[in-house]
Amino acid sequence: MPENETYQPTDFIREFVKEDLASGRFTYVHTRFPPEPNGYLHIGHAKAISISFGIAEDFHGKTNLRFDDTNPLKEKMEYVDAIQEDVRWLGYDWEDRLFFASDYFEQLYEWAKELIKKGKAYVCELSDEEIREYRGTQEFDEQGNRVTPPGKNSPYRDRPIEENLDLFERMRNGEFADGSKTLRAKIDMAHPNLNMRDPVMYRIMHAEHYRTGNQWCIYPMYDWTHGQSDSIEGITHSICDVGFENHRPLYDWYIRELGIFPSRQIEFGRLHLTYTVLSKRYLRQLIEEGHVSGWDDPRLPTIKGMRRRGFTPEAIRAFCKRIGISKSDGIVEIQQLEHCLREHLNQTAPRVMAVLNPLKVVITNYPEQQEEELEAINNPEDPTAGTRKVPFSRELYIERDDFMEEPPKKFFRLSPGREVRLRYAYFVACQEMIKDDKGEIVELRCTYDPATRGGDAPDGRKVKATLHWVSARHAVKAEVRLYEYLFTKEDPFDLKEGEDWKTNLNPHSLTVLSNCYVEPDMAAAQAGYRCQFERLGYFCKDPDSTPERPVFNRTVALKDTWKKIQQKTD
RNA sequence: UGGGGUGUAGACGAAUGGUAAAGUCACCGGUCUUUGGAACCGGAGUUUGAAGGUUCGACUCCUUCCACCCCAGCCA
Repeated sequence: MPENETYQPTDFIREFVKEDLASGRFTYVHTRFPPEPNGYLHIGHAKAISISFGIAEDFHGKTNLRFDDTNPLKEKMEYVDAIQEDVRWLGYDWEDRLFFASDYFEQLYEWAKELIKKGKAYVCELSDEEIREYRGTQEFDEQGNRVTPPGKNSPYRDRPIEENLDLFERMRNGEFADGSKTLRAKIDMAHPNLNMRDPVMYRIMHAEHYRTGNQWCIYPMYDWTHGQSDSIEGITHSICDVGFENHRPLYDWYIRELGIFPSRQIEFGRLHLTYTVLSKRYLRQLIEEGHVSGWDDPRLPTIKGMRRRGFTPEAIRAFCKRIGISKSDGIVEIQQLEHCLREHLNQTAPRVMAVLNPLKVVITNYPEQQEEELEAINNPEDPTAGTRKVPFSRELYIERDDFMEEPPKKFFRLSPGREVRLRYAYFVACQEMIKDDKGEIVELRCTYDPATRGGDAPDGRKVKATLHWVSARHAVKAEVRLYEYLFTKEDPFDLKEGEDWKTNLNPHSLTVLSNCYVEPDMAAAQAGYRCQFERLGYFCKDPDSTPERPVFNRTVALKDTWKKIQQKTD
């Protein structure tokens, strides 16, 4: 990858891979990213993607994209497309290796028959409730605590092989109703790992699959699909989150019984981030209940949302790399993510001046009709970004926060009688404040020093502050959307008795400012354009923009030590 | 309860029996600055979940305990 992610991360998965190569267990490295197309990707997936693609890359191997689409009730082509777009946007390439578990249905069916013939699988007619009962997982002691006695065998467990074969074929042929029968692996009903107590391999579902249509009415379960799919593709290291750790014995069991290529499953701890939720279930709930506008709401940790917010793929990748990989289930502070974002945007985002809460300034000694263009640096971090011309005139807007009638000790900005610099323009001094009936300041009268054009005083005098500004006559009116954390608590599930997690939703997570002014060029910028509004933060043009009314999302604010000082003195 | 996991500063996370236990974020202080940004310099903080044991030497090996997380779908 071309960006400046220079240090080589080392982690236990890479150690395993190294060992496997050294021992000869594998002679190459091939990973996969296996999303189910039933929702959109979020930053947790980005971590998984970064691990699987990253490891393959480190070991000169390949990574497949495979859709794990074994549940026709939940999956859609729309998600397949969106997921591909997101993975690509993140900067990863699976080349021509796009696969679908649903393409393996026939092979899986054949393998199931093999298992039946080996006496390792049987058609069961227990209902779902009965299966649970027989598994022994529904028992409680006198105190109501869960206990887990050994399960007992299904009465259908010892059906003759021929009968199983016949029944299984008829299951496929659609002779039986949904839920009336299953195919189960014959393992051990007393196994301490519940996944090994005769897991269901196939269930009957007369449902249309988004890819196979009505070709099938039996669908394989995840466990009976995943390992074999890995094996078919020659995947060496099947990297997933710890949620699947207790499925590994079953993963291995199926592969061993079938005698097929032995992919190795390795698990890592899933990502948690402060001030947000990171699971499809909760994200969906926020959307369905209207707490956010959709999967691409810029407040969401979805890839779509983050993209709209103005995140760069580089920042997300740098973050994934920096947080490392382990199996502990910690929670990463969101500041870590913000840092990676600022770091990249600082290098790459062109600077622009924009005033979010305008306060009018009239330069009384500047001629009424005069205007001029001043040269501004596009990005002080990147000389190749060049310069631009910014229009200046008698009437300007500055940020309301940059003026205080009675400034506290550490406030360096404008106040009555004080001189400050207007960035790339002139020194100005405040002479007078105009207030309305309510005592609100509506305008400032200032004078400028023509000798300070460009921002330096020939006499060497200094000012303590530099303000951003915009020419009232030239500026373009814009809408700006400010975002704060979605939740008021680091852990949204930090709740009092009986409280719903959504009570921790931050009512101020979105603030819309509709009276903002930006440099004239911003009207023409494309949606998705990222820049820094000087002294404010990084912003990204939203697709809601029209030529008449550009809309900007605040991606992330600049670090603000003044705010910190204020908070401390409060 | 059974099974599977995890515990190293506020957060993430290195250290593979051998120097005062990396690094990043956050925090604190300073330098510099035409962004109170960036950059740069410096600082504080853990004694490695607890208790025992093995060893010249333990985050690392052993024992016991404690805490937390996950699973107990015909979801993935």
